[in-house]
Amino acid sequence: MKKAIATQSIQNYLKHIYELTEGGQPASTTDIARELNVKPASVTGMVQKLAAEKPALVGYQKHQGVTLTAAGKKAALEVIRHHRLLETWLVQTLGYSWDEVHEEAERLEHVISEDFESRIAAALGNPTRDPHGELIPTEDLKMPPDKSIPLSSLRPNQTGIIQRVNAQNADLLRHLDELGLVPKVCVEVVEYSSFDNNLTIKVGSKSLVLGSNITTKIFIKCG
Amino acid sequence: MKKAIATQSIQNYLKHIYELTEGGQPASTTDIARELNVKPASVTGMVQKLAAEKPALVGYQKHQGVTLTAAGKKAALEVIRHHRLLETWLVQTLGYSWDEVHEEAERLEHVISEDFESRIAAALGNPTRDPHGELIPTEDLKMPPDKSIPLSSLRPNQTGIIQRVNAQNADLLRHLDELGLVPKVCVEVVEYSSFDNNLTIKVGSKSLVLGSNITTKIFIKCG
DNA sequence: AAAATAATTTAGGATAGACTAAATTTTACG
DNA sequence: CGTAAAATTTAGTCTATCCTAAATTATTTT
Ligand SMILES: [Mn+2]
Ligand SMILES: [Mn+2]
Ligand SMILES: [Mn+2]
Ligand SMILES: [Mn+2]
Repeated sequence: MKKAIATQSIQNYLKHIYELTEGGQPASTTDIARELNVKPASVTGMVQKLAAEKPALVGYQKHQGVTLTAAGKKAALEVIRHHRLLETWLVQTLGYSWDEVHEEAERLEHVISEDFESRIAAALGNPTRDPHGELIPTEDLKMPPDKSIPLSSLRPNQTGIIQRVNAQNADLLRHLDELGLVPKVCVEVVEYSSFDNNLTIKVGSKSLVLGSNITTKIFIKCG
Repeated sequence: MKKAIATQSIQNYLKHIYELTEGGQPASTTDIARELNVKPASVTGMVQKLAAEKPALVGYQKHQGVTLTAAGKKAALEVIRHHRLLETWLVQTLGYSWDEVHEEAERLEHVISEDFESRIAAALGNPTRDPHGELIPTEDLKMPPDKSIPLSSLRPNQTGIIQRVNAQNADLLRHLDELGLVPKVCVEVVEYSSFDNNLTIKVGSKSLVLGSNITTKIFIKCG
């Protein structure tokens, strides 16, 4: 058992690099900077430090972007597991709504113990998804596979159910909640406009027109 | 409403200064240093900074020790309220034992929101004491009065019930738990030794001999 | 009241993390 | 392919917090 001394700042870097590299491509300095609300220059400095750690937490070549090493990925999944378990638990035991949990979990994720983590996981029945439908990394820090695809990629007549909503913005989340666009809900695409990428969908008895700012954040499991 | 930018370090200073000054006397630089596991020189620097804040968080005169201002006391009670509510809640909802909660609460106390605070307070039914029997500051940040006195100040034939145990050391707390020395338990002093300040007490059917390291940490409400 | 002891302060560094401005490298495209 | 734009890196600062060693001030004892 290794005891890593990842600071909160490092944990945040790793978490965001994980998310930026999920698609396979390395993360650019600029992208990381935007995610973390710091300047690109700061990212370069930190990334060079992470690459110099033993074991290295990121792979880094000048101008080639950043990837996670196995050690970095594990550390990232640890933080993500904390975050998503915390969100789930805030909703289920303290009555938070899905738009209120992100901020709180963002601070708590860095300070809870492994003991706390396993106690809430057990108390919740080892959930596999958080309140937004996002997958919770397993106890042994593997991310389960997810086959959902963005709503924006569906075309008229395609149907599916909402698997997850990849958003943290509270206003957006409240808006989606009001529209009934939450996990497990069935949707059917009835119209697509190639000009603005708007989709018209049917949810229950309602018909909604959604822009791509929304449709790229809703992920669908097709039946 | 003022938004203070108290860092975790500052919050810890204020919390410990609060505890050191509860008796009315100012806290010495050395005492604060011992409590916080930093060097006296570091305390001087921080204390001068806290005294220079607007509004000042501490009163400070060279060689005269440190006191809390109204603003500093409020900030300290805020942290203490967080700590004790968290401990209570860890015990009651996650099955922690009283010797396991301190460390966890120590980290969480600095990062929970006011919203989180009031949610757990409500969920617990606005408790007035934590698992160690310590008073929880009220929502408006007043510390309720407590009339308990240390067990060490009792003499043979005096009786009372344990009100609170002022200790964080996990080993000691486990030991006390095994001896049945927990809040609400009745005790009777049967013997006092002026040589070593040992007290012999009766708890239920058992007789125990306790040194002053223990008896000064157990506080009794006399009947 | 002086000397011994204890408490306190100052000065000078260290580390972590972020910033700005300037320099450099890569990529994009006319 | 050569320049303009974009991305990246470097260099030099800054703030917060802690440290050690040395100097100073207060308190306690004789
Ligand atoms: Mn964990
Ligand atoms: Mn989530
Ligand atoms: Mn509070
Ligand atoms: Mn307590």
